[in-house]
Amino acid sequence: MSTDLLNDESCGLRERKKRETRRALNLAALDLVEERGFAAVTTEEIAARAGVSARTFFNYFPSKEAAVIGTTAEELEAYAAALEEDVEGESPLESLRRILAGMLAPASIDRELRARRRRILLGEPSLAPALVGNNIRIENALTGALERRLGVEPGASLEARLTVAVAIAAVRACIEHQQNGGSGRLERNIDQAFDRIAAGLR
Amino acid sequence: MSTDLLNDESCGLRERKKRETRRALNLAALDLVEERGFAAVTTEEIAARAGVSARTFFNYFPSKEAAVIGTTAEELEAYAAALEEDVEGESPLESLRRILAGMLAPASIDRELRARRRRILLGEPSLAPALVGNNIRIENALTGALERRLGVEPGASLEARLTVAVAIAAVRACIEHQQNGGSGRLERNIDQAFDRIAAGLR
DNA sequence: CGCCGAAAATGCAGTCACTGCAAAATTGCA
DNA sequence: TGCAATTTTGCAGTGACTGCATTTTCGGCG
Repeated sequence: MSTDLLNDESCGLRERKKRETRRALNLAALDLVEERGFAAVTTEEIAARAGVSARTFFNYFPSKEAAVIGTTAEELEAYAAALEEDVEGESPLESLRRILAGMLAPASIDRELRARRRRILLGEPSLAPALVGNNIRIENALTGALERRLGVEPGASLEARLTVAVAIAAVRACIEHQQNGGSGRLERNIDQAFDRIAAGLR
Repeated sequence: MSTDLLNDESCGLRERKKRETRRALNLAALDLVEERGFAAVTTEEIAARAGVSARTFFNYFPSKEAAVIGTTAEELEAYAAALEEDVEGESPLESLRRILAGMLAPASIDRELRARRRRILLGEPSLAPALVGNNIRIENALTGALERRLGVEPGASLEARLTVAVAIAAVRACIEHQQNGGSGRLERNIDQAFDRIAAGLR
């Protein structure tokens, strides 16, 4: 084994190709949904555009919705790791604000992809149930991370799960507010929402 | 149509029968899911047990999940009305605590049915996405009601939606905590959760 | 390089959720 | 009782999703 440093993480060509296929399927799904809308796209078409067979599609994603949403386990782990890290002078809620806002904001590298994703996903009301369903995965990952950060046993106290759930709900509420033509810019509203939560709701 | 009494409830035989059918389908779905589990039940079986054709099933519910969950528009309206009512010395969050806890607690009349529902729905992890999807409906109904209570234009301020979303998230977190074998009784945890939210999270 | 075991891709057949459409049954009302 | 509206139902079709057997591809090893 003289080859280790070739790639970032996945040395094997096999792993890299799987990642590429997964990404290709996700991008194909986004393309097609953008063109025709979620309902008018079939999994066969997504597979075809990604260059794989119809059957292979379901080796990568358990449903059409999942392919469009495309959240990977790696992303979840990354966010969890970010939350687990105890930043100086930052409360759990503040960390969550930073991390969740970062999930929405088009970031350095994937700038245009993130913005595209956000636009397409939020523009499809029929995807809303699947999106909140996907939030369960995020919530579980972040809850585990926060429990580790707080040094409590998994499921021992309500605190970690409550904080994460409320934070995610706050972001969701802001997005919903936005979609209903609500006032204010998204980032600003998220800041306000977290401020209110920190101050205590009535 | 000069209907005045008809649009109420339980007036026309037609309306009453529709309600019975809806209820029969919901109960049949609960029965079968309890017996065999959600995945092993078909919509045809539900329809058969309820005494209607397979096609008619989809005149009442848009999906198998919806039939099992069975939340009716009337229930939503009732909860919304309860929230809209301004109770002396009760903040919006306190009203939400009372109403949402009431949704879970086996109440006077439907005592055993409510408990059954809760047991079956929460015992089926595969229904979790559908359940949180259903929460969107509840959130929208309650948000509208709270906006009316506060006297603001729909969607004008973030406050109403944020409060409702956070309250629902709190209850969900407690349920999730419960299912993961967390400590404490559900009612008590919900009380604690709302207390924390009122005091401000960190 | 060529072979082998493992993993992944594919093809095929089947089940079932869900839909549109048109005919048939049922109900409310004059 | 008869008419019009509403509801039920049957039928045929689409497409998501699954299990299984087969084939292809990949990675390692002599």
